[in-house]
Amino acid sequence: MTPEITIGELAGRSGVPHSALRFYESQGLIHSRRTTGNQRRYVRATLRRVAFIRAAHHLGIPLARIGEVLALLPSDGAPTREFWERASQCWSADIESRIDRLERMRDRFTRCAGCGCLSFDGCALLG
Amino acid sequence: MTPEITIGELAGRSGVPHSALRFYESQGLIHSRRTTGNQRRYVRATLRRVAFIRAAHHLGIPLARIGEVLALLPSDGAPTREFWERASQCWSADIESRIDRLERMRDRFTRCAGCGCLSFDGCALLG
DNA sequence: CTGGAACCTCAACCGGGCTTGAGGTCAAGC
DNA sequence: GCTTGACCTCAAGCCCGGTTGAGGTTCCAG
Repeated sequence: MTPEITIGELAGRSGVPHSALRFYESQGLIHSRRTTGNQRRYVRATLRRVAFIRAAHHLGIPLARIGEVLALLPSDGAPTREFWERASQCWSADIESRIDRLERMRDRFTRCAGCGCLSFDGCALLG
Repeated sequence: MTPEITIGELAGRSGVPHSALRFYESQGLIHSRRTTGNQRRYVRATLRRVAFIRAAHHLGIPLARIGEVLALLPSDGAPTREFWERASQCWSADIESRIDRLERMRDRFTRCAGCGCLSFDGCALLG
């Protein structure tokens, strides 16, 4: 059987502070059962859920969007391989476009560095 | 002669709202003279200063850092070509590193999508 | 000279992603 | 049974880059 874990254990194993975990819960990203004494108990799958949240967040995905996709899982479910793949497809486009945007900026930046134009009409950087 | 401009004109020509301009001023990024009636008057060079601010901000540079480099200019000075070049050298490294970081993430993301691991010990995404 | 647009200040608020603190409760080891 | 540490809630605060609004003043055209 898989025993439940406390918030302290979850924090310790995931490296995410209690406060953040409670915040995630308040935002509906993770869920807990309460003991008779009103303390949180998490199923072990929550560890993977938190891992997923951190990984996605690390990629710059806002918590709200992470919550949207996590909502597609059962509340006690860990992200499966298929799930991760779908999220990946969904978000890799995001990452690509952010890379493109940065690269375009870099190019404009270096181009503009030479011209010193910075006019609101003509400068590509201001678009 | 080059007449001074009001905050309304500055807002209109730069496309930046009054409120943001006043905020920039409060943060020391731009400066104004006051009329006897306490209204702001900007030298025309401020237009370029604002352009510089927006361009740099567009690149993800925080206002505070933009302020640091603008502080090297006389308070009524527009960014010159040399100035822009120095800022460019200073910041293009920033942009490069941000691109690198994103690319590494993208790679990890696609690698991880297949494995579905997401373990705190082994998953590269969680570093 | 007057009306209305443009300007002024100051304070409060927004969203995102939390942290910190006060004040109180629960659970486990001795 | 008692102590101690882990836990609880709720509210407030922080940083960033501003926006919004109230209440008041200035400028300019007619």
